[in-house]
Amino acid sequence: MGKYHHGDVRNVLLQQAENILTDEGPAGLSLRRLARLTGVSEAAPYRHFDGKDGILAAVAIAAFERFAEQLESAAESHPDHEERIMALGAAYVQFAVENPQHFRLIFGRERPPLDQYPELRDAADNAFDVLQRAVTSVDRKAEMTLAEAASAYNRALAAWSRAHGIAMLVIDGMIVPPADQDLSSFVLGLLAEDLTMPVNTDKAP
Amino acid sequence: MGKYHHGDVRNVLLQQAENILTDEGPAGLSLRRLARLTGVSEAAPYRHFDGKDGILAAVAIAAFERFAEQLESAAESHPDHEERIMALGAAYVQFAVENPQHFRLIFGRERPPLDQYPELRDAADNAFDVLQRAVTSVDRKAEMTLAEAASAYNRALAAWSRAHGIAMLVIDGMIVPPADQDLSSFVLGLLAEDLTMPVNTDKAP
DNA sequence: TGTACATCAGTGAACGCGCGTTCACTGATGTAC
DNA sequence: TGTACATCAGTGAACGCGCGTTCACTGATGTAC
Repeated sequence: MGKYHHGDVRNVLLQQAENILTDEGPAGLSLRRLARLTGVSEAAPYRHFDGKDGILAAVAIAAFERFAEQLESAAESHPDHEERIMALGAAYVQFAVENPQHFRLIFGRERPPLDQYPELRDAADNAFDVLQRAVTSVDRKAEMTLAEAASAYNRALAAWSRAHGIAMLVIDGMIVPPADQDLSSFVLGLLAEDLTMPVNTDKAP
Repeated sequence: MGKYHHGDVRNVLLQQAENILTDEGPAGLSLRRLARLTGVSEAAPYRHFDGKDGILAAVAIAAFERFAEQLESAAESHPDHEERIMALGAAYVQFAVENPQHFRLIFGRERPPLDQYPELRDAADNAFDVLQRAVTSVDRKAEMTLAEAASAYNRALAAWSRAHGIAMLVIDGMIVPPADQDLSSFVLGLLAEDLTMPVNTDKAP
């Protein structure tokens, strides 16, 4: 078992970076620690990554991809437009709750600048495209007027904001989802609340 | 002009901390830098604050107070319940946009633990109470059934989440508010979007 | 097939940095009598 | 009013830390002939 060229160092580094991220979040991810944990010299990671941001970018790209996949699959399984929006929101929040640190990395300030990592930008764009396509693409014919397109866009923003807000507040512990209900139905309920209706109405579905 | 006991060091430190926070965010706020910038020895801040977290807590408390004030005043100026919710949301986002770093400090991971700083906890609770009171207090008679109270609570959560999501996405640059519209009406539009309605409908007020 | 050589992946040591915090100290202020 | 003394707010130096990055190096691998 030669220690040189075992060929897998890059992957092991990435995997170990995932572990640190999951355990302690983006702030705990230092290059030296990563190298130490991987059992490799402190200079070794520089053979495989463009410094610290390079590793962060690689991890963030993977996170974006997983995020996009989960959104996509939620969208795919709901042909009905309205149901799809709701399912997307639920999937969005679920990803955040299951991977709070990845979610933080993706949206937080430790994320390397998009304009320095084209692949990262692509991964991010792709995830948001999934969102926007699913929200704005009405299932019927197509061909919207300009006003309709604008409205659809606003709707995508609104849906996104809601899911994002719930996700953030939940992973920050500001909102504690009720224990006697599963997360997804709690989220669906919040997403569907219509603020333009009077408050003390019985909610009929 | 004696340099000893000029009596104002605590305030100057706080003000300078505000400046650093505003310019560079919570991450840029180091004790040594703060001391240097204040023109005082590096040990001096320890006379006035309980270490780094102590200063962060003090700054966060002030931020929470200002936040609560602005929410309160938005709520006060709208007796109508629905308008009040909307105005609150707009004020919420406006605070975030005008004070992105304070907003980040308040909600981010640099905020000292609430259970170690009772005054910080109080400040936070107070801000959220303003929100919740404004959203759940229906202007008429009072006396809700349990179901109604639960519904009102969900409504507060929903309103809060939406505002928070918009705020976060805007200050992170993920959503860019249109330049030809003022921020508040943009936000109001997003808050009012009803996801349970079909997408290509003309929006009548 | 054997050999010379280029390339590649890893090493270990060191660079310089800024950080939070502590320490013994000193000078100024306030107070009791 | 004057003086002895306690307290308080600030100093300057040092502690130990972990960090990102660079450097000259070395051993292993792959390749051309």
